[in-house]
Amino acid sequence: MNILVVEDFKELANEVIDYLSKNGYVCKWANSCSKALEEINSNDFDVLLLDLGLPDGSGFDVLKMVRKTQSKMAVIIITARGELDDRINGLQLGADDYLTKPFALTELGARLYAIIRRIHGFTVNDLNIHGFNLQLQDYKVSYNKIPINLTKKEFDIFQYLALNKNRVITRLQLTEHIWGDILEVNSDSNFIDVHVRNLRKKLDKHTSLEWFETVRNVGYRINV
Amino acid sequence: MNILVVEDFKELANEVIDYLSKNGYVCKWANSCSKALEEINSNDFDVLLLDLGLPDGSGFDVLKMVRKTQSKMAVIIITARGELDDRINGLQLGADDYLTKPFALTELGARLYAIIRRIHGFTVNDLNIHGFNLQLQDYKVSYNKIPINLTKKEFDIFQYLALNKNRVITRLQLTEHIWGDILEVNSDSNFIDVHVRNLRKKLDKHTSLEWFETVRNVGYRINV
DNA sequence: CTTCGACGACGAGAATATTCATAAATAGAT
DNA sequence: ATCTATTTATGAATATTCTCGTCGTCGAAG
Repeated sequence: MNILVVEDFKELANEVIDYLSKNGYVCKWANSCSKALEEINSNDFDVLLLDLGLPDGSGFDVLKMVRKTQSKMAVIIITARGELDDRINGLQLGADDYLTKPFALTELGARLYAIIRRIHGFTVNDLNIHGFNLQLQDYKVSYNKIPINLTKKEFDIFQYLALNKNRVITRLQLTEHIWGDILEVNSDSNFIDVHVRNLRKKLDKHTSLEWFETVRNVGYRINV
Repeated sequence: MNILVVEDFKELANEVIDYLSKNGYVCKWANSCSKALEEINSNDFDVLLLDLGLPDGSGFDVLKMVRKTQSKMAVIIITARGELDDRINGLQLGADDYLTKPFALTELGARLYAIIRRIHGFTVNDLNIHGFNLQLQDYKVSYNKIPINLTKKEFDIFQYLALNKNRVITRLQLTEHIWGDILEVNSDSNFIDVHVRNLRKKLDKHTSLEWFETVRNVGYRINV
């Protein structure tokens, strides 16, 4: 699930992106209208998180543009209290929801979940890639209905690489995302490699894995 | 390290408390001036996180009262942008720092860390309880200089109970705090009990553990 | 084309975490 | 005081995670 976060206040953006990433969303950041439009034109996002007060104009301009072209993208408007006046009340401009600052991250999470479910139907929690089916909610994987027994770490790695398909994911990114607090983990260790190895060994039984690349000096990538 | 969070906006308070708890702070919440003063009079806090716009008055009244009596308590003021006018600029009223909403939780964490270090000197990362010394930063425990080999989970449990000494901590609290996402964990399991048991077995070798109570139907508590 | 060094793959084993079955302890009811 | 139901403690088995040593492979330099 890809999300574009349009917000000029960097700390807030970081906080939001960090939270969403940890919940399995793949995020990009834009800090202005122009950057946002640029991103939207070059990538496919499922959700747009849109702050209204941007340095080079109102987020509404972005929203209008989006609604002209990409109708399936969900838009959540973020606004300071009071900034949302009557004129635009009722979400007539085509936003799916809105949040007033300051908001709790869990609140954002709940809105997102609801919207995604509304748009994509009830089962968004499945991830299908190269014949494998990942049920994100209960950590189950199968290939052609044949269940595969992955450990939690193996599942986490598979899920994260799959969510970020076609992008190289570094070992550091995996560590930060899956293990969280980076300080607890010994960095000059090959535990990621070992988990990847074990994951591959299990997947390999079912099909060829040439799409599961090792990118030397960088990390791992799942191509689709 | 005990913190009182004075903030009437419940979602924000929850978010902050959740974050701080996960970083080893022990938090209480007050949503009004009167509740805050009540808490301050009955408990000892190291830091006061104080929102200014409260339903029954300004947080400044709380601050003034605090400065009359409890001079060693650190105070961080939380305020909406613009709410902090010139009259009170420069922290003349005795606050140690302030943050404007919206703020990033990591920013709050950094300020807290700095303030606590300023007040308590450089080494706040040791916890001493009943003869045991916990070095929080590198997961080491010792009793009379004799090192004790605890696993990470055992250390986490010991630390959390010690930080919350004299309070009963439920299994759910331990699960949420140490394992994080509660959904991943099978709740009808006794894994907490097992970790507690193993922890006790290791501590027990060095001294009597009558202060490490099991509170039937509730959880565990370390008395001091 | 060969050599060298760095990086990743791999196997095996140690350490840790979790599950499970059963025993002991506790509190309430009889 | 005894019984009973529920909660916690315990030992042991199982599963998972992480560490370590070694080997293979890739790519750059000669």
